[in-house]
Amino acid sequence: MIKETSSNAFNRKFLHSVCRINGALETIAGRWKALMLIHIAEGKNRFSLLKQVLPTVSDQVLGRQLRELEADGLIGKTVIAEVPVRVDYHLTDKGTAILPILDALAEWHDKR
Amino acid sequence: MIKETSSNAFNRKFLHSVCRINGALETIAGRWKALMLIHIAEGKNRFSLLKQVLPTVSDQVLGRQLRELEADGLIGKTVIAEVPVRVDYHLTDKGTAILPILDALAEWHDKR
DNA sequence: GGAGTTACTCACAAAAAAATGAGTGGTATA
DNA sequence: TATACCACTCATTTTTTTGTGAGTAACTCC
Repeated sequence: MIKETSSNAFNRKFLHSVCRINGALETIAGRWKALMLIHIAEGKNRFSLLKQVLPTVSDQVLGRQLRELEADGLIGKTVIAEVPVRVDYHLTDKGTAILPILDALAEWHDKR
Repeated sequence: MIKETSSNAFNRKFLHSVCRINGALETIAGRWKALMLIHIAEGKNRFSLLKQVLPTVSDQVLGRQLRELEADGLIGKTVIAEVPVRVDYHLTDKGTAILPILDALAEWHDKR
C-alpha cells in the first residue's frame, strides 16, 4: 500500500521544486556513482571492469546504479554481440560535464 | 550489537580512502543541507527562521543536520543570551566556498 | 499559575538505500 | 557432461536516513 502523501516523498518533491541542486545531488549521490563515472571516463567501461576496480560493490547495486546513471542521461551503453556478450558504457556530454564539478568537490573537501 | 565489519560500513571507508569526492558528497548530501546553507548565507540563520523557509522539515532532522554541518566545519554558531535564548548560525570559509559549487551543480542539472 | 517563545533532544516508526546469495541465458572450452 | 565467462536480475535482509510526537529549560507576559 503506497501512501501518496508520505512526508518523505512530499518533502523530496518540495525540495526538487524549490531548488535544482537537490535534483543534481540525487543523480550523483548514489554511493558508487562518482567513482563509476570517473572509471568509465578512464576506460573501465564494462560491468566486469568496474567490479575489478570496485571489488566490494554488490552486483545488484552496480547494476542498478548503471541503470540509474543511464536513465539520468549521464552514461550510454553499447551492446556488442561478441561471445560472451559484451556491453560497453560511455559518458554522455552531460556525464562528461559533471567531471570538473566532481574535481572541484574533491578540492573543496580538503579545505580546512 | 555493532558489526565492525559490515560491508556497508566497510564500503563507506573504502570509498573515502580511494576518493575524496565521496567525503565531500556525504557532507552535503543530507536532504536539506544544500538549501540550509543557501538560506543561512541569505540571513535565515536561526532554527526558527529555517523552519519558516523549510516548513516541512522535522525538528529532529533540522537539529541533526545543523549539528552535522557544524561538525563538518561548514557552519558556526553563536549563542546569544537573550530571552528566550537565541542562536545565530553563520557560514565558515569552508561553507562559503561550497556555494559556487552548488551553483555549478544546479546549472549542470539543467543540461540536456 | 498557565501559556507562549526559542532551540533544541529523545525514543521510536517508516521509508529508502545498500548488501547477500542465488539464478538466468547464451556460448565455448575441457 | 560439466564448468566457466559475461552481464545482468530477483527475493530477501541489513543498514542508514528521514519523519513523528512528545518533552526539556529558562524566562516573560497575562
